[in-house]
Amino acid sequence: MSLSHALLTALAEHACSGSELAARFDRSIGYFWPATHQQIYRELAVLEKEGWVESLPPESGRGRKRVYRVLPAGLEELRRWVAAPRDPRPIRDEMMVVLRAEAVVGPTDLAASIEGRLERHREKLDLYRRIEARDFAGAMPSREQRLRHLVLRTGIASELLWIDLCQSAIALLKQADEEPTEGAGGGNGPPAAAPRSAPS
Amino acid sequence: MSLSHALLTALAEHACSGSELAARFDRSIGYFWPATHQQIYRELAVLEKEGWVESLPPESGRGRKRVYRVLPAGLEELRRWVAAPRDPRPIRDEMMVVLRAEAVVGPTDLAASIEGRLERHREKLDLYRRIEARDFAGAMPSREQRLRHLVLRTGIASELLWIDLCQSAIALLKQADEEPTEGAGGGNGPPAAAPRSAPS
DNA sequence: ACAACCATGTAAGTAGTTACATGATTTA
DNA sequence: TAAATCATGTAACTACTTACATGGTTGT
Repeated sequence: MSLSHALLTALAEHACSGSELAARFDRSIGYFWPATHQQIYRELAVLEKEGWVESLPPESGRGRKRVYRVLPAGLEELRRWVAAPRDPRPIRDEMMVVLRAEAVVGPTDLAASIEGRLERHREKLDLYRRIEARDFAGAMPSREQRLRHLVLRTGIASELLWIDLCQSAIALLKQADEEPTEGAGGGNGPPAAAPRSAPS
Repeated sequence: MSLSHALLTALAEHACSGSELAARFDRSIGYFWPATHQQIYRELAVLEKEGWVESLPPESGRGRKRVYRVLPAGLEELRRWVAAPRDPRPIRDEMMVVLRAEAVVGPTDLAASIEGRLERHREKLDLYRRIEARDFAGAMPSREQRLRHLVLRTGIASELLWIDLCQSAIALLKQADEEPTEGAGGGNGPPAAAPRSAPS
């Protein structure tokens, strides 16, 4: 499970409390593995039971910051997990399903809803680029810095990919709206080519 | 929820049974929204209760194919869903977490495990390209064909992106292994640059 | 008629989301 | 000292996964 190991990583970078972890996630690892504070508190309890972290408890049992620190066993587990073989997660994106659906029930005003999503991707791209300029502007000496930069660059590339998809989709949908029936020789367009053998 | 609408889409393309849906998912929509047969059967029951599909029941209650067909209300729902506004799903990929973790606890032999993943992405890319050659080789007259091609091309671009990440990561990790300590002026490398203000 | 397989389904568990609760600290 | 906020947590729910079960069909 990734959340637990994302937490171990963050705590290894430096020890902190649950709420601080949640805040750090919101502007760092959370870009690529989001987590709410509820998840984080639950998972911290599990990590502690596993003996991977310890908490320096405050005076009372509740309402006060409880700082967590990684134990040697936790670092060991993290090292094991890093080198373990793993398969890629399949893509699972609504956009892909929506486009297929629109191909069947369209035309609709899908283009408008994609515009919104496009804007969201542009904001994310902008954010990543500002982080890149801030943290990775100069020479990149350390191994750690280079690895973190690679993660960020992949995030940037991913946003560019989705921006490209959104733009292509919008163009395609609008074009189809404007010329609902058309073709070189007129008529109502070729009849969906030859009956293919169940295309993908 | 996407699965229900992916099923509606598939059934709108043409009516079929649960097991046939599962098979079609394995070589089509399932590339971008995977689903097991258990999920599919459960969801079909829900769709039927909603009045979005109907099933032509076989003679006995069990053990025989039960063909599902979309009802007008189902098509209506699908049309509504397509145009509804939606946010992009955040990226959530273990790879990103693993690279951050390796930056903290490394060096490990992460490169070896990434090689495996790289191979998986190459296979997927190859598959998509074969599908593209098979289904989208000639002119692309129909709106439906163009939308489906766009989905596939995005899948291809996505695999290329991950292949690039895997290769960059492997190169970076190996390079760091070979020259664990080095620099223009020697020593054990610059001490992680200046203490920045908590880089991303 | 028996084995192998196919189609449908149940059950239990994991991960993540959303809504709400409570005690402590800070601020007006 | 009351209100607002912070830190920690509980509860209920949804989506997905994994393992298993059962009745029907097909092939030998």
